[in-house]
Parts: sequence; structure tokens; C-alpha cells
Amino acid sequence: MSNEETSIHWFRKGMRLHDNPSFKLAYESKNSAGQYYKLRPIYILDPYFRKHIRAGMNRWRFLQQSLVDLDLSLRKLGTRLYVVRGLPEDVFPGLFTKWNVKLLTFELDTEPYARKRDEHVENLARQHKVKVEQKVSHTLYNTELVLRANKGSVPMTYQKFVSVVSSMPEPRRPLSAPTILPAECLLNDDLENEEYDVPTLDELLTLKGFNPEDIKPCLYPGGEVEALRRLEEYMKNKTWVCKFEKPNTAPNSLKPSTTVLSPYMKFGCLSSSLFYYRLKEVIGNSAHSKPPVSLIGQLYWREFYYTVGAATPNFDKMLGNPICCQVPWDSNQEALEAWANGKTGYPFIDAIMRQLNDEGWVHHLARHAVACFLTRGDLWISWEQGLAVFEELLLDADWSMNAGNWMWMSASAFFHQFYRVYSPVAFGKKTDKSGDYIRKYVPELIKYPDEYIYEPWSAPKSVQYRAGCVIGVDYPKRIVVHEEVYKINITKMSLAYKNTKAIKEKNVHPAPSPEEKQKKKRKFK
DNA sequence: GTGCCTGTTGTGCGC
DNA sequence: AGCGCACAACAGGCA
Repeated sequence: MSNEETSIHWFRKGMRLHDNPSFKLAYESKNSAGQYYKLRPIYILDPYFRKHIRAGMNRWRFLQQSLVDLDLSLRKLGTRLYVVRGLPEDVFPGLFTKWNVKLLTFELDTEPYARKRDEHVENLARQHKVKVEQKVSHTLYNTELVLRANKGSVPMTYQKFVSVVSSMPEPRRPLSAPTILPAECLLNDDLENEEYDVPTLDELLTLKGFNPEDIKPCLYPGGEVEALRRLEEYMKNKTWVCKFEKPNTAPNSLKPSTTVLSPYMKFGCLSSSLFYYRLKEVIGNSAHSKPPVSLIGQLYWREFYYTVGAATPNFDKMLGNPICCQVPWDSNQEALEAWANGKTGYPFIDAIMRQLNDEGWVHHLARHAVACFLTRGDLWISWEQGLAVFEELLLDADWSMNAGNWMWMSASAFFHQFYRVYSPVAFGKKTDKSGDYIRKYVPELIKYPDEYIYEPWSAPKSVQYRAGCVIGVDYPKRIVVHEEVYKINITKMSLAYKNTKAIKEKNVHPAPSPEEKQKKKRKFK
């Protein structure tokens, strides 16, 4: 084992070689004598089954594929990915000593869990006299600088966010992936040491408590190579890019109507900066759609939620979250499970949840429909419970956007027009009148005539028999009557808004004096 | 404080 | 097809 001075680049998100400034530091840095450090690119994998890590099989597979891809690309450069088993706080002290580490680099992560972890690791590094370098490269903008540009306050609306960043310098340009590494930074040690190999999918799934045989076909393979291929596939179609308007894309097409680049963005297989500048390049001087509905607008939504998420305490919870409406949600395990497993008896809702379970991705508007149904629309179940299910099932489950969007969809923050309720029957019909999407994911209903496919409970018994699917026997009866519950829920939301407002006023202002109370009463008369 | 405007993605109806 | 409107009426931002 060589005892030469080493730099570690720690991959977590940012699973790519292109546009990776902290990785670049690891292979380009030299010690005071002007010698390159020996490079050890690592990924730390928790080898235990932990129930609190809410990731389903599909996302573990995506991660495993991304690791294989990263290892392959690194090997082409003469190094490899060293997968280290353990928890970061447990493994770093040993690595620092064993490898004679002088420099540790990684991409900055703004999530609370990651911050705590990284602080801990920074302390360990300090104790071992290891220099730590972090770079902002997951987001287009440094979230702290956005806050500073807004005089230290959090932009609470998308438009406000856009106006703040438009006053800031353009995002940094993406770096190219290295085609060659400095020969002096390359190590011959451990290149074939199996101890550091990427686990096979079967190994990983078994480790995480799953039966590998249960996994569904892979529609969106992980990794940087696939991310770049997918990006370029969409960038080829200039007209489509220029005309893209998110609200006009269908939630229930049989093939995705949007790019499905979100999983690659979540893991950092694709750089936000590269995506941004490729869009600018493709658009050029042509007429094009604008934020919030355009593709660049979609990148801004990500930045918006990252910024608010980084600056708001308890952003992923209702309690203790200053921006979140306080709503007395019901707990209803049975209804929650029916929703999560696609058995609510509303075919459109069930189709979406089954697609999510099987494929790990559903369209943004489909997420709206099922989220509204779970929370303020129908079941009156907490958005935090929905967030947990999404976190498990979505390939692109991303802490800031998951919490931000759940607050949006439940009208708990950002979006406040709670009286606008999605109909679990009407919404899907707009883009799929004949219900082909439902037939694909809810095959029980495959023989239902178009006129009953969205509301099979209203089909006459004779039609149900003829279609080979009797409601209440072969497919569930609907668990709520939407046209009754949504009206009740609107009044409950209205009350929750009034109560939340009252609590906020009580906290901000001192209690009103008796005279002031009288004044207020008079005003309301 | 007050009033006005705006807000990526509602529904159902009528023209 | 696409628009305007009623439905009942929210918060944030700004003048």
C-alpha cells in the first residue's frame, strides 16, 4: 500500500464527471511541494437495512445503475469508484489514516440531514488535519446568495424568486468532463480490490430487505451516460423545446409527455447548469415559451424550492413550519393504504398510483391529482403521509421539491386557492377521453366502455358483468363520494386558514388591549 | 393600513 | 376549440 498523500472526492448526489467542480479540485490539487495528490473517488454505502431510509426498489436500482456507470467512466480515466461500506461518520477516520488523506472534496448539499452529516464529517476531517473543500454545483444558484440578493428574506412566490435571480449574475457555466486525468494523481492500489466494488443489484436489494424477484421492468436506467443521452434526445427537437408549456402536457399519455430528466437531476447524473445552457443554446434567438411554464421555468421551480427549503425550519413537516397552514388532518390508515396501492375505486387516481408503484415516475399533473385527492380534496389525510409514500416510490424523490410541492398541492403553502379542487373524474378526461391510460394501469377495467371508464360504479350491473368486472367484487367501490366530501373539505380548509391566521397574528403582535378588541368588534358589525 | 393585481396546471356551463 | 363567467373568495407583493 502506497503511503503517498491522497485526496478523496466523496460522491453523494452529483453522480457525474461533467460539470463537477469539487471532483475537479480533487484531481487537480497539489500539496505544498507541488505534487499531485493520489485520487480516491468514493461512494459511501450504508450496508444495513434501515427502515427510516424511505426508498423503494426502483430507486435503489437507479442508484446502483448510477454507481456502475460512474465506476465505468472513472475506470476509463485510469481510476475507479471505491465503494465504502458503512456510515460516513464511522468510515472517514479509518480512511483518513489508512490512505494518508490531505484533502476531502464534495458537492455542497443544502438538505438538513446532509448538513448535519457534513458538519460531522468536517469536524472529523479537522481532527485528522484533512482540508475540506465544498462547491455549489447541484443548483444553478447558491441558495445563500439568493437570500442575500433578497435582503436576507425568503422569496415566497415563484415570481418573486424569478425577479430576485434576474438581478443576480448568470449561473456559472458547466465544466466539461475530464478526458484525461493527470498521470501523477492515478493510483495502482486497489484497482481490482473487490472490497470496494459496486454491489450487484441483487446484493443491494437483498441488503435493503427486498426480494429481487419482485422488481418491475426498468424504464429509466440510472447513470450519467443515460442522462446525457436523454438530454440530447430532447434537445434535438427545437420546436418542441421552444413551445414547451408544462400545463399543456398530458398527465395521462401512454408515453411520458415530458422529459423524465427529473430522476437524473435528483441524483445529479445531469448538471442543472448543463441543462440550462443547452436549453439557451437550442432556443437561440427563436420565439419561445417563458417561465413559469417553459423548460427553463421548470429549472427555476427546482431552484425556488431548494431556496425556500434551505431557509425554512421544519420544511418537510406541518408542525413548527412557519410557512405551513396548520390543518387538523385525519389519520386513516385504511384510506391511506387504499390510496398508496391504487385501490380507491377512482380509476384515474388508481392508475396514477399503480404507475408510480411500478415505474417510479408519474407526470407532474398526475401528482397534483392524487395529492389533492389524498389531502384537501377527498381523503383529508396529511400531506406528510403522501410525502412519505412519494419519497419511497419516486425515482426523482427530492427533499426540497417533494415537501414544497406537497405543501403547494394541499394548499398548505405557496398555493392558496383551496376552493379549486381537482375532480378525480373530470380532470383526466380532458386529455384522455377514452381512458386508455386507465386501461393500461387498471387492467381490471379493460373491457369497460368509454362512457363508464372514469366512473365504473355508475355502470349498470349488466355492463359490469359483460365487462367481466363487478364493482365491489373485482374492483373496489369508491372509498368516498367526491361530489359530497370536497365541499365539506373546502369549508374545513377555510376554517384551518382562519385559525392559522389567528395564530400567526397572536405570535407577531402583542395581544390587543380591551379597547382595541372593542374596535375590532365594531368593525365586524 | 388599504385596495388592487396576480397567481404554471379547477369545474362546469354557455356562447 | 377556446373564451368568459360564476362558483365563493385564498395569500403575497406592491403602490
